[in-house]
Amino acid sequence: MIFHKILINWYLGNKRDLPWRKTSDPYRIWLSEIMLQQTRIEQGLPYYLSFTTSFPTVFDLANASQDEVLKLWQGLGYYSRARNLHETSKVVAYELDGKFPDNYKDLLKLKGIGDYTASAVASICYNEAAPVVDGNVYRVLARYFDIETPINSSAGQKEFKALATELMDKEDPATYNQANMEFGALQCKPQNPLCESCPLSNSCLALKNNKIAMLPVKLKKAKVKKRYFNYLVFLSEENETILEQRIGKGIWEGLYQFPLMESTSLIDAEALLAEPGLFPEGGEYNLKVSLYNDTPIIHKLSHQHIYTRFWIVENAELNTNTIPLSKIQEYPVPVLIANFISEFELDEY
DNA sequence: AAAGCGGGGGA
DNA sequence: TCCCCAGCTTT
Repeated sequence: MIFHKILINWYLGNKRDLPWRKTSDPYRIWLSEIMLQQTRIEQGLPYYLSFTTSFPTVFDLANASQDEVLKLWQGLGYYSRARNLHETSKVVAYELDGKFPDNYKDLLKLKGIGDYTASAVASICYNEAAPVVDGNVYRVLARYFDIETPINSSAGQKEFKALATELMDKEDPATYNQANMEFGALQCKPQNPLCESCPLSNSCLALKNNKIAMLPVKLKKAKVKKRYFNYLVFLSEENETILEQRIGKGIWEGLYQFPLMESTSLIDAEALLAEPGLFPEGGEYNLKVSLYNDTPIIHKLSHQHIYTRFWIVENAELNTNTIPLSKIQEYPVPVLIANFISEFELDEY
């Protein structure tokens, strides 16, 4: 039997029941594909449900504010996805009359849509013969054909894309693409793949050559960087604090946080107070600065570890960016900040 | 070609 | 710990 026939046959008998598999609405397919980039289905699913509830159509999403979109995205990570999602929703709603492009080439022009997502939407919604090559497909093909080309090299991307194009079922691209991914996720798993029950085991070259655990090959990534964050949690007598929006190119762009002083190592209160511009000048302020957590909270991300200490600043007279403490939950914040807010006991101050 | 970007789950 | 997850954008 042909490769794609086996995959599709397996898929029809093993696929999970997922909400985006009950529709071919390009808005919902696009939404699901963006959310699932570098994200496990179990993690993305609740976000998909809340987004489709809050924003049933692309117009609802386009008419929302960025803060609303980021708040709903909070915790899912890679926030540029949310910003691009919002921007693209406006293009589709206002410039394209609410209609998504109906082909790979035009989908690719939209912000946040790359090769994978354009192929996924084009094939699933419009049955275009565009092969998807995600992490699952890389693994399935690398193993089945015993290919050692690193999947995250440009040569590898080209090679696997070409191979996927050859293998695709041109009659049913939508089912083939999803079958390939689902097969990688459930059967040809990264660890402990289910080779004993695999419908492709007879012809799998990695299994034959005893190289299942070695494939796919991936170039190793840069080392994790350490950073030191000092957050200033201002508390005024009017029960207000300060939140600032992160601007610029770095991590958490667009999200809110307490005023931040980043240092090159752990610092004490003396060094913090000596920092120019951090606190109001003049002696009329009777500031009380206390360290909330002596042991830094280590917020671990893929590419950096953030050693974080929170400083409580009482008796502050606040001028800019002040918000009532009661409204703090309304702002989109990094998980690091959200965790602090939920455990912080205001009563002690 | 390489780096930057989140957070969570599994081994 | 390390690796991976329905990747994309910028440098």
